[in-house]
Amino acid sequence: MRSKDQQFLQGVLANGRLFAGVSPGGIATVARHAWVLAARRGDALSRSGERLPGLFVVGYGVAKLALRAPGSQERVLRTVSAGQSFGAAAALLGRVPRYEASALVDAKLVVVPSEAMLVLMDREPRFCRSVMRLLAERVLDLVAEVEALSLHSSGRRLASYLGALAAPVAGNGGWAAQLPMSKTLIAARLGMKKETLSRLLGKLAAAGLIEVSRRHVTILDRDALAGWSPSSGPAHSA
Amino acid sequence: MRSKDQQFLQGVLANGRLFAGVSPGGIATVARHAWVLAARRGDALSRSGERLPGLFVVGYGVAKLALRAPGSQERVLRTVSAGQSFGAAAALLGRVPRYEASALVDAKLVVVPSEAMLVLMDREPRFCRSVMRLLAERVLDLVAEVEALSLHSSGRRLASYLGALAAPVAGNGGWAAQLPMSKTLIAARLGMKKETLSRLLGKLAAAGLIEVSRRHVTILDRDALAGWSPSSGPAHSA
DNA sequence: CGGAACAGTTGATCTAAATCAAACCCCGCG
DNA sequence: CGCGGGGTTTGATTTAGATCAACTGTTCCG
Repeated sequence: MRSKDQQFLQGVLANGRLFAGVSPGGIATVARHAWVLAARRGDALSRSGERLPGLFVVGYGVAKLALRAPGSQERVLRTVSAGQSFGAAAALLGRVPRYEASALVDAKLVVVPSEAMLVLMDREPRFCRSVMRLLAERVLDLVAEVEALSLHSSGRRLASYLGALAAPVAGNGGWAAQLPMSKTLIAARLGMKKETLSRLLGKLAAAGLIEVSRRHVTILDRDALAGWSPSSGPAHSA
Repeated sequence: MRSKDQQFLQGVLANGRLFAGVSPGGIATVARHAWVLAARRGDALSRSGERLPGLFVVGYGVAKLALRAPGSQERVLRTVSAGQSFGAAAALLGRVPRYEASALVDAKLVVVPSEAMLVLMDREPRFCRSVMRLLAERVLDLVAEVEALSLHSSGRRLASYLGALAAPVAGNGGWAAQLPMSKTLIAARLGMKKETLSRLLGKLAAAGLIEVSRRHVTILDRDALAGWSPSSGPAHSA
């Protein structure tokens, strides 16, 4: 069992781009100090209110990072899927994170203790750069998040979320997006209530920009979607 | 002149905690590649829409980082004062920042080109750690910002802002806060309109929690302020 | 001294989004 | 087949905060 874990663990680390460029020896050393965490749908990934033991790298499955307010409303910060990681900032500083992490579906993650990270950072400059790049990217994303929250309406946030999700459809040259989770969660991710999300999707559909069927969204007018604002009625063109 | 700049430059770098622990030689090398930027009240610190030349360290004065929406409303991300820095994330990744930086008052800053940063990071692990810590702290701050924006009301944001600003008054054991900028800007910093800020300060005063006189705020009931919510009327106690 | 230009307050109104409340719809399961 | 529960929609209502607008300082400068 132990050795099977070791194998999984090394595989996960070797794959994600965080450890790309790190020497095999370095990875092996880190792997020796890391451990595997298996979680079932809904499980908490860390005791809330406690410091993180280290960096979490998702092997498979999806983790959800959410801010929770007293009451029940939650704000989903982001979801983390295979190959991605979370907790770097809080773990490296030894702080208690403000979010709670839980498994959105059955998942298996690798936990790399902060100590091992720091040692590797001292030893391999390339790894240090990777960590730096990871954190810097998070900063940029979060700034964009603050911007969206304070400067854009719910409608614009939804429109750009859909735009980011959109992928070209093979063949017909159209675009479509597959919602990666329940609409309730997407609403929480976008900082709005599910009722609001539902109504906005309705408006978007009524305006002829999208078509929604379950979790599949067909994007009929990608450009109009990008510049959409809820009030602007039929909006024949610009 | 050149040598005077060099002196200022080395002084600024040696002071801020970013370069704390870096060898004198390392600092000198970086200083040789860095330059001084003098700005007058209101000047832009970087051409908007362009990549940052490097990390900005404030020598004296205050810089303002603000997100701007088409129209005129701006959202102040944060202000940066002597010894602090900004632009690390965007500069290290070579991306165009989403905010505009400008001088809030006459200021002098040091610009450290990203290239020099990267070289020093490879050479001195302690510096690498510092940069990592800086970015990680920004991540945590920004997460807190997102939390405040999506989970707290304007009133609570203001209350905690005042709480954070509060300093004990010498002698009488009370608390007070000095507003660091115009109320209009504070409103933009807190993600609300100046009218709203004005009304909230009024409410806080009416509730007997604070007294406001120009930019000086006397905090009468620190605990009540911490747990304050706008609607809760007179709120005799908990 | 006078008066722009900025900064803050105050009041009346408007509106995006939350809240409350009731269906509804799909899907698995006994 | 019915029924139960999560997820979703829809409608009526409320509300926090924005917007519009007028008025009152303040500051600073010719």
